[in-house]
Amino acid sequence: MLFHLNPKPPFPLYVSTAVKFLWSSTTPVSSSLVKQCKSLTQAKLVHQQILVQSLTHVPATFLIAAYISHNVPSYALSLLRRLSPSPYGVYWWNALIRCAVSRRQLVNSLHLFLQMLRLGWHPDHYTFPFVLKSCGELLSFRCGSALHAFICASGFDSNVFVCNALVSMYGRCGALDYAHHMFDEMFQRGMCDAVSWNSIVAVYIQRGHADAERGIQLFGRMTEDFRIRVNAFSLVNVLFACASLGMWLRGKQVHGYAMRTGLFEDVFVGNAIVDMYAKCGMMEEAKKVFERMKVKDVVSWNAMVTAYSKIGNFEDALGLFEKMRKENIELNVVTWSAVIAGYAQRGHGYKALDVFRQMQSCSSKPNAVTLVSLLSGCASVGALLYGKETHCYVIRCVFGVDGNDLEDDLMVTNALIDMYSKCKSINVARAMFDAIAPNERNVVSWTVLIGGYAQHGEANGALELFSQMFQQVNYVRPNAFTISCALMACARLAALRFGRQIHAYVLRNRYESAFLFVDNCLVDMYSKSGDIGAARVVFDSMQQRNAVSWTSLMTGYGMHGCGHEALKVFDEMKKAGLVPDDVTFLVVLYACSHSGMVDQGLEYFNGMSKEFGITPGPDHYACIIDLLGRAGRLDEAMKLIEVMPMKPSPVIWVALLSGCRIHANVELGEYATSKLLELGSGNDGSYTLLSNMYAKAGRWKDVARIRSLMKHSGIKKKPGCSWVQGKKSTTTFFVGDRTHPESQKIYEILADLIQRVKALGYVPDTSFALHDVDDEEKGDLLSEHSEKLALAFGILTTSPGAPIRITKNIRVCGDCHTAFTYISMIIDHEIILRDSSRFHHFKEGSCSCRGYW
DNA sequence: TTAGGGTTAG
Repeated sequence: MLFHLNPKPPFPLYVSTAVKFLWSSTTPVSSSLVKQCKSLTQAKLVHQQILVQSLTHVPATFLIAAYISHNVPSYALSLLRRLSPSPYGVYWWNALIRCAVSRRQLVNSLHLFLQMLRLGWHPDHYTFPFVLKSCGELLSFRCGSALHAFICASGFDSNVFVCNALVSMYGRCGALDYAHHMFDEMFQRGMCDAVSWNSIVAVYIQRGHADAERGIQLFGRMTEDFRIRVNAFSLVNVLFACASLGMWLRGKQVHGYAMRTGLFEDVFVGNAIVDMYAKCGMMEEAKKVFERMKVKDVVSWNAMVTAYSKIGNFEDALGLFEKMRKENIELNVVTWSAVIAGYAQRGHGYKALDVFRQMQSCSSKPNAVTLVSLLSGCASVGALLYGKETHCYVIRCVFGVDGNDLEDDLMVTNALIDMYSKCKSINVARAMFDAIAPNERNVVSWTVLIGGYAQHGEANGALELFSQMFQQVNYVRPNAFTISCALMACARLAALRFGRQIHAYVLRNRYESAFLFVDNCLVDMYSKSGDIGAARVVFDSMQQRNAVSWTSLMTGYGMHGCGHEALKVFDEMKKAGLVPDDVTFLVVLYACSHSGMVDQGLEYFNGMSKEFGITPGPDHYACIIDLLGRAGRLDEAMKLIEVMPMKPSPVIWVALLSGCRIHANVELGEYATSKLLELGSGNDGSYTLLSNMYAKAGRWKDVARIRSLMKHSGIKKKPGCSWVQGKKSTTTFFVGDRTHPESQKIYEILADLIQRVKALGYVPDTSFALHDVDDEEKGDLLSEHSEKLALAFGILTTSPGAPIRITKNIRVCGDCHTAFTYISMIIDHEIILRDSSRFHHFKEGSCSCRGYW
């Protein structure tokens, strides 16, 4: 009476489907009948009969087998729990545990093991390797070593299968010493077989870097000193290590060994050799091996396709892809994903989408990798609509499916967050981030959102989130990507203090593996936060530099008006053997423009295509127009616009208008404005420039006309705001701001300063007060501009002699610039002001910009 | 046991 405890079947009766499998309730259920179960339904029907007829052992185990093969282990378990312990039945417990491990239900597999013990079953030498595998995968040294003790107590420590599994478990948990000790013990007891050697070699190899090299050495001892017969597994293992370490010479030796021993014929070995050469960048060798392989499978083809795609040889990757299609070679999800990723990584998001559609029409089922690649394609071209479509697909087909890998789910979610933030839907991205359980967010979830905020003008949000990262109960350590994103946000805000803290964190926590990226971001952060000296120190201490490092430093010098320094860096860069690219030249031209080095700028502009083969783009032209405009060479600027090979974009006309403002060239300025309006790019910035230009020319009626035009067409001037760095925090001021608790003091200091500099010859330039378009905004008096308030607050709170650091979101007002120059004569601080265009260092009555701003 | 994926800088 095995089933009397469970009089009810665990599921409803299947009457309609019983037609083919019907027998009368009097027919005894035999083993052969159970074996005939072809479907889950049939198995359930038999189960019902068993319940009715109270059966014995034999058919029950067949049913268990049927349930396991039909992927419903819970039914199998309910049967198994009711069997009495027997050596024969252990097989089914093992099958259930193995099933859980293969479905990556690792904790569940441990529970099964415990249940088995509790019910009085005795595990055998097949049980332990499965359970040990779970401990290893769970990285649970505690469970693994407890199990080790149990194994010793039950005498299984002399079984080679179990001991090999112990070696792997310890290795997987990172306990290298334990793994090696275990292996040594086996070695001394003469227990080692080829699998033991493979296991210990694999332990070293999987740890990577120097340990992997030791693994390769061990492999050498295994083959040469101990003459252990190597199998395909060993070779694949060691080839993987050679590939990831770039040890192609050793890989070549293994290749030779495989040829001599005939193991090359094994398709796994052949694939691993192809992969090894491909990863070591030896595509010709890889191709030769690939062509020589008698038996190729889809993995062989994919190894080549993905290798070509990865090194950017997309032509050959696509060529092979087409060949696969022509020769009717199975295209699996990896093939499709590789092609989709190839397009996505080259910014061809739409082509990636096209391949995705082809994949669907071939009834190939995409997996997490495919979707992640596809989403990165959508992100790269800002295709929000397609991104949303992919999101729908994800909801329909991926999430909530039983047995789905949670890690994969998270990766897809992260890719979705990234897609939404790159497509400027930062709020959706945020909502998705918030919807992930806090203990499930990984470093990428945090990084993509921080990066999203940093890149879309919400740098404060980025830094807030970065700070939150450290306050979580489930602390996730930021990686080099996260650090770079946070530094980017600091650079945007000129948040020097925060940036310095991050720098200190980087030094304390040794981010060696990604030095270059982080260092470049540090150089950028320091130069954009006004500490060009610190930027130089970081730059000088760098172990390696690339074009970005040099350009970041040059940008810094350019922004600070140190044009000669910038050009010196440019020369050093060339001497160091780095080839300038289009961005480098943009920075050179910018530096010349902001230091009034017109002729040098023109020389570089004219030489860039001749000497370096870089065709000037719209941005280079805009820079040169800006340079000529600042210098008052407006006719030349106009002539250049007329002959430039592309249609002038709005930035070109803004650059020209800006020059017209400085030199009060009303006629040309009006022309530039009309062009801007034609292009539909008339915005608050260009109207303000126009109004300032009229003011400079003394044409007050036109100023009033523009103000009225702006008012009636609903164009509002972007509100100016300035923030000043304090010892502990940053304080922000808007025009006429009186919200600060020390507001009264701030205004008093300001009034006093103005009074004193007036005595030195400062005359307020009222033309700048006319920026204001809203008559209601009475507060926009010259003396209440945000930068002036920030300065007064800085004087109030900064220790004597220390510089005052102010940042403004738009260009500094001309009157403020004059006032600051005078104020710097009477205060004991250097004023470092960053506006949207450049840095101004005010000291002892002069500004570093020398009028070029 | 072999092939594929996500987040960063000028």
